[in-house]
Amino acid sequence: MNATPLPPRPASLDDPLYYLHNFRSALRWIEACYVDLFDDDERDFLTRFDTLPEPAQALWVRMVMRKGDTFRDDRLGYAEIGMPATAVAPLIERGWVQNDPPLSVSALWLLLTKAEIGRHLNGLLRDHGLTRGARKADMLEVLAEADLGEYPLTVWCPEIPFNVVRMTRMALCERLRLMFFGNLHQDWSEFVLADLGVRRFERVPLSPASRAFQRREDIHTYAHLHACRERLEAGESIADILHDVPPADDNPWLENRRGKLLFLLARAREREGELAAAEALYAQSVHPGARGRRLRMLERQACHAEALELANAAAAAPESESERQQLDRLLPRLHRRLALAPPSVTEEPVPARLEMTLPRTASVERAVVEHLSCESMPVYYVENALINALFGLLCWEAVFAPLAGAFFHPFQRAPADLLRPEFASRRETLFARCLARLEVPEGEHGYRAVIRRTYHAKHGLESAFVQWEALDESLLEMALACLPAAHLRLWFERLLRDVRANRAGMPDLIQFRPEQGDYRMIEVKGPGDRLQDNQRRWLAFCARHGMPLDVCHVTWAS
DNA sequence: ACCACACACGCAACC
DNA sequence: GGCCAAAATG
DNA sequence: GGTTGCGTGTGTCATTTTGGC
Ligand SMILES: [Mn+2]
Ligand SMILES: [Mn+2]
Repeated sequence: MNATPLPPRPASLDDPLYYLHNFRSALRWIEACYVDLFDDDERDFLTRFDTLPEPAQALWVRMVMRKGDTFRDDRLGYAEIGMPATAVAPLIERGWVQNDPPLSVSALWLLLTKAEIGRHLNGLLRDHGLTRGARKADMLEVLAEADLGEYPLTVWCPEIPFNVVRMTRMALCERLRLMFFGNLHQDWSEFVLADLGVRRFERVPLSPASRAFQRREDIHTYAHLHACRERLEAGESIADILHDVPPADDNPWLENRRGKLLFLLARAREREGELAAAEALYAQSVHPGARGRRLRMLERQACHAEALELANAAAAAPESESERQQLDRLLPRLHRRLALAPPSVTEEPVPARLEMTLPRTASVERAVVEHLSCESMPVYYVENALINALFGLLCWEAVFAPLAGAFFHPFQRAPADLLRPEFASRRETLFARCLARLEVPEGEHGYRAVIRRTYHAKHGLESAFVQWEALDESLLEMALACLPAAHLRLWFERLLRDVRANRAGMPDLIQFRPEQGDYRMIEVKGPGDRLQDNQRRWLAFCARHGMPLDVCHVTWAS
């Protein structure tokens, strides 16, 4: 057993084989993390990849990073690799690449240009009543109907002057990517992007023990759920997909992902008008909002008594404030339908209202900034960016603390459990220590100094809480001068109570009065716009704690 | 941080 | 040849 | 007139190359 490798870092772009070095360092890291979970196929691939000639390795990585699994060799010309036919030979010998694979018409249509189709498949077109003038996509539509089967390119068009190859280890490669990133939306281009400085990441200490998956079956469950989602997106029938949805999982992370899939399937049924089927699916989903949708399904099916029973149960233990708001609207409707006395509903505060008429511009928010901003009372268009960033800066170490399972690759802008309910509790003492600095206004351990220091030390590093483009130094200084520490504490504690729900909904604008040392927030509403649920929650919160917030209604000057 | 949120906008239904 | 979207590139 | 639900459009490195129309 070799020593544990260093966590992967992007290779220098000076080397034309930089992508191969990146891939190999990722493979070494995957191996260090997952030896005990590999199956034979993965073990075999990992050990034998290194024994391939370098051009074969490089070509493999080039193909992995390109779209699809099937390529024509005249489009695989890379200066640093040399002759594709030579480079691919060892891969074919191992069976990792198939030479001249059978191609469906649709695969064929992806590989050939329209001109080549006209030149080499004229007979096929004629047999199906098509002419060369037809659009490429229309031709394919007609031919796909005909169910022509799969043949190698050498059978479809023997005269064509190039060769086609197909990777046969795509599923394995996807699995390796999944193990490395813990998700399937990031890919190996992250390395280049990081190296180019397009994205820069905090360097959290990583150890092989902190890996994305702890159990073999979890990797498969993840991949399987993902495949179901792709089938849904591809338009496959819901019933067919449902047949393959796995049962409830004891891993809460995966059960959430399963809940999201069921939620999406339910919504698809809903849009098909199958409300009863949708309701049954929503009932199985643990996704936030599933119960709310289920209630709507019951209401729309006029099952008012049943809906009321479930709504009362929900009101007794709402999953979130957002559900509470939904119930406040639903319950009166149900009571009316059932001829019951109107239910008691939580009272919402009436926000301070501002009206103005402005010359028409592209952005209402910007128009209001122009109108209100002046030297002594500057206005900034910040939405969620300011308060989230102040939180992210004050609590940087807590957010990027290397807890078990939180960080496992070098391209994360947040810990893996950011949106899980236990995010704050797992870091309770860390966050308490960060927030305690709010009690210290001045000095090098005070919150202002810490935020300024972090701003400079971490500037440009990706964080889920900090959008650097939205936070220049003048805005930061205004905020530190005019926002009371007590308000910051209340905002940050609220954010920590439910990151997913509370990181959005903050007002468009903030105006500072440095001479008075105070501020106000302004939510702008153009003609036809209205407050969203999360904005109303923010508004209620501010009203409760005496934080100044106006809603500014704009009409256009004609 | 799971092609997604996080915004504004616009239509239709309802009282 | 111009316009556009998708794919490839570092 | 107001309210409410629900579907929609916009955006993600920047630049070059490719292919369809
Ligand atoms: Mn806004
Ligand atoms: Mn607004």
